Amino acid sequence: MVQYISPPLDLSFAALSDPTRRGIIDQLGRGDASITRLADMFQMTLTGMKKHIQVLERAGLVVTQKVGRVRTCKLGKRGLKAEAEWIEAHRKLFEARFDALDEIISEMKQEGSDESGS
Amino acid sequence: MVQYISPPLDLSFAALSDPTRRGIIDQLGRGDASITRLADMFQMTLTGMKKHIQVLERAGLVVTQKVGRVRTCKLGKRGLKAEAEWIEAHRKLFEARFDALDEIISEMKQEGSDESGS
DNA sequence: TAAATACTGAACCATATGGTTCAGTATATT
DNA sequence: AATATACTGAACCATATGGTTCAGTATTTA
Repeated sequence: MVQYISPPLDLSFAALSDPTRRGIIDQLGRGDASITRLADMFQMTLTGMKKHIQVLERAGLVVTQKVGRVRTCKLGKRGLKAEAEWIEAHRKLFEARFDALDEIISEMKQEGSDESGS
Repeated sequence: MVQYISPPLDLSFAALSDPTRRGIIDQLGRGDASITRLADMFQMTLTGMKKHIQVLERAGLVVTQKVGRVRTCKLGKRGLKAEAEWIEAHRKLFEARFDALDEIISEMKQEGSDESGS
């Protein structure tokens, strides 16, 4: 049986699957921000934004630090190296598939068969 | 020219957030496979595997074709270009943040403050 | 024609997600 | 001291996810 374990990628890809969270990363790339400021920018309750930040923190994409009553968020040191590596390694597989001869053959066979399923 | 509408990053990052689905992509990189074969490899029911394939299909990462009673799965033409581009563009933001001077300053300030929250 | 194979669909389950409100606590500010 | 600000936590809600079983349908194969 083929098993693939890589919890960090689970968490970071899941974190990146939400447009608000990608927006937060975008924003933090332009400068650190408090949770309140981010909540205002994304028109969301403080509590809602806090949850997004927690997801990003668990994924290691964002780190926070509370000073006084303000929690400041910034991009995490971890970066997106592991994600970039996975994607790049697998892009090659995608490309390799389409250089293969059987690709052309299977394209030819497609006529008359159920291409898209139910 | 054929145009491929790249489904939003939401779908592909969500698809990639599951280790089984990353494994399926890995496997399809080594050759096309039926749903039954994948279900066997990943020790899962046919129905369970079918759902994973549907998620990958909606994200455009896998295409399937049914011939006779067998549905064959292969890597989609779309590839991982959009995802790679997003990641690469944002890696730069992460790196830029850590070149900044305020990074060093904030690291120094961290002593004695609530680093990790609740 | 009968039986095996490969998939499909519906229903169910436990847990997670993305959001909210409401009620706190801790920290400034006046 | 009183008020305002910034966050925290619990509870709730609707929907999605990752899996299952069970009951089909369609297509080989014997």
